[in-house]
Amino acid sequence: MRHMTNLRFIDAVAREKSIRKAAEKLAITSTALNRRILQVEDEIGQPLFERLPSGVRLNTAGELFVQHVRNQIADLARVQSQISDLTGVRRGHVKIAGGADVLRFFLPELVANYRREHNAVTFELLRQYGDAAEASLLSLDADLAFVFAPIRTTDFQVIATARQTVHCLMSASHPLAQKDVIRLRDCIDVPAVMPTGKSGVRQLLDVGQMKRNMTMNMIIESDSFEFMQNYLIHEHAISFQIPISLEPGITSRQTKTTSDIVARPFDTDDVPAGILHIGQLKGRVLPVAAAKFLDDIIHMLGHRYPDDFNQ
Amino acid sequence: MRHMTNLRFIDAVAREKSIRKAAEKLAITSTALNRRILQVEDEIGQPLFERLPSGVRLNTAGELFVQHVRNQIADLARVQSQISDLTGVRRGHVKIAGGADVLRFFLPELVANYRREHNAVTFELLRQYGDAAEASLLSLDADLAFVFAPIRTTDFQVIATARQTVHCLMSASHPLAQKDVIRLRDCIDVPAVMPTGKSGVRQLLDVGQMKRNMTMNMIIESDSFEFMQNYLIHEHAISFQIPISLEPGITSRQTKTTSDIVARPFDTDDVPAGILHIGQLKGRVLPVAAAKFLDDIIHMLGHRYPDDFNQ
DNA sequence: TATGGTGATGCGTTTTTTGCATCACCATGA
DNA sequence: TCATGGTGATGCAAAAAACGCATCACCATA
Repeated sequence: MRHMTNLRFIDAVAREKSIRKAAEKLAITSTALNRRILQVEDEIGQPLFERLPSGVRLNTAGELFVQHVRNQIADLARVQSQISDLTGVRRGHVKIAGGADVLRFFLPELVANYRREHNAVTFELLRQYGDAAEASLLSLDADLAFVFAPIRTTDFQVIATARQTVHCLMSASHPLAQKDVIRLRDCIDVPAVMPTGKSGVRQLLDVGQMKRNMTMNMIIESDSFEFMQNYLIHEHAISFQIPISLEPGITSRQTKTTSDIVARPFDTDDVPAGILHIGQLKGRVLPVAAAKFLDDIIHMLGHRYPDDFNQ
Repeated sequence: MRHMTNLRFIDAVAREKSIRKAAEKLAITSTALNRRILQVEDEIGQPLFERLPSGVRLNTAGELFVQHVRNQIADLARVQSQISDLTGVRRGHVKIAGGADVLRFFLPELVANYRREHNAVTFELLRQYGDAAEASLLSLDADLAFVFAPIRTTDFQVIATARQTVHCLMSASHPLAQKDVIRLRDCIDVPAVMPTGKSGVRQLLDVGQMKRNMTMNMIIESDSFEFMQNYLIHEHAISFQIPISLEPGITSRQTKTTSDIVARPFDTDDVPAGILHIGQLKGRVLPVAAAKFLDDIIHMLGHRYPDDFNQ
C-alpha cells in the first residue's frame, strides 16, 4: 500500500535506530530516507527522533507516533484480510509468538491443517517466552501469543488456557519407567537434562525443587527439546517436557516407542502443573486469518486436553 | 499530513458519492482524483466503489475500507493532539453533536471557558438529535455526543447522565406562573408552543400526554427555542424547556426576569424527567483536547445538577 | 434523438522524489 | 593530537510520479 510508505519507513528507522541501516534494509538510499523522515517531522511540527552521533533514537513524541504507526499497519492488515475474505479467498499473514514447546509439534500440525484449507494465508512463528511474547503483542509484531503464567501486562487478553502437567522423559529401560507417577525424590540422583531458564517447564521444575528443598543432578542444560530427547538414547538420564511438546506417540501410558523413549507425569504435589495461556492484545480486532486460526487453536486444545482446558 | 491524502480523498468521494463533486471540494481535477481512486483500488486488489451512471457508491469492501480510513484519520488526530500536548500547548479540534437544548447556553459557555485556557483548540458543534448524533460518533464525525434516552447503538459509551425535568415557560403574568409545580391538566386549554418531534423535550411531553390521555392545545411547532421563548411575550401561551436549555436567570424560583418569562417544573408524575446522556464511541481513545473538554462537561454538569447527576 | 451527467484514458507539462557527491559533526583510537 | 570511520544533513541534476487538458464511452432523461 503506497500511502503507508512513510509510516513503514519510520517504523524501520525506529527499529534499526539508524537511518543508514534502515535505508539499506529498505533498499533505498539513506538520503532519500532521511528526507522522508525530515518531511514527516516537519508535518508533525516537531522532531520524532533524537539525533545521536551513533544514529537516532525515538523521543517521547516519536514513541507515541510509532505506536500509532504500528496500529495503522496492523489495522490495515486486518482490513485487507477482511476484504479478501469477502471474495471467499482467505488471505493474510498470521504472526504467532510462543515457546519452543508449542513450536515443536503442536503448531506445525495446526498450521499445516489450516494452510490445507487456506493456502493464501502465510505464517510467522516467533520463538519467544513470557515477557518477550507479550512485548511482541504490544508492538504488534505478533497477533497471538502462547505464554505460561504469570501474565505480566494488563494488555494481554487471555482467550483460553490449558493445564499442563510436567512429564519426565527417559529411556524405556530406565528404572523410573516402571512407575506411573514420578515423585521428585525419585529423581534426586538421576542425571537430569534440563531445559533452559526461560521455558515454562524449567520454571515449574525450579518451583518444585524449591518447595521440596531438593536439587536435581543437572548434567546438561539446553533450549533444544530435540537434543534433550535424543540424548536420552545414549545416557540413562531423564529430561522433562509438558504434554504439548511431547512427540506424538509418546504418552504417559505407552511403554515402548520407536525411539524407546517414554514419558511419565510428575506428581503435581511435587512439581506443579503449568497453565499455558493463549491470548492476544486486549481490545484488538484481529485480522480474519488470525481470528480463524485462533479458533482452530482453541478447538484443538479443547479436543486434546478436555479436562485441563478453559475458555 | 501528506500520507493521508489518498485516504482523505477516498473519504470525500464516499461522502459525495461522486468523483467529480468530491474533486471540486478538494480543489483538484476529477481526473487526478479518479486516478488516485483507481490506484488505491489496484493496491487493494479489488474495487471499493460501484460505478453508477449517476456517480459512485461504496461496495462492501469499500464500506470496510472507509471505516478503516475514518479510524485512521481520527487516530492520527488523537496522536497529534497528544504529541502537541507534550510541549504544553494543547492543540486539537473537538467535534460535538447535540440537540439545540445543549447548544443554546450550556455549550457556548463551556467552550468559551475552555478556549480561554487553550486557544489553540478549535471546536465543531453539530446540531443533531438521537440517532443522527450516535451515527456521527460511529462515523467519527463527532468525538462526543449529547443524547436523550433511549440509546440505540451498543457502541455508545455513556460517560455521564443528567436528569432533566421538563419545565413550563410562560409570561410572568400568566395565571400558571402562580403555581410551584405544573400539572398536565393545568395546561389542557392553554395555547402551547411546542418543540418539534425530534427534540428530547417533545418526546417527554408526548409520553406524558399519552399516559394521561390528554392532548394539549398546540398552536405552534418550532425547532427554535429562541423563537418559542420570545413568542411568549406576545401571546399568553406556554412553551417547554429543560433546565439545560433555560436562559441563565430564568429558574423555577424567580418571579420576574428582564424578559418577563418564568419557568415552572412539571410534576414528574405527569411528564417524566428526561435523562440526558453524554457519551463517546465505545472503546475509542479520545484526543487529549476532547478528553479534557469531556472532563469540563462532567464537572459542570455535576456542579449544576448535583442531585440529578450520575457518572 | 439530443442533452447533460457520469467515470476512464492518452499525452504533454509540472511537481515531487531520488541518488550522487559532499559537508559538518562526533566518538574512538593510534 | 590527529586520522579514521561512523552518523545525519544538503545542493543539484536526473528520474519518476502526479497533474490538467482534451476527449472518449456510457447512461438516464427529456
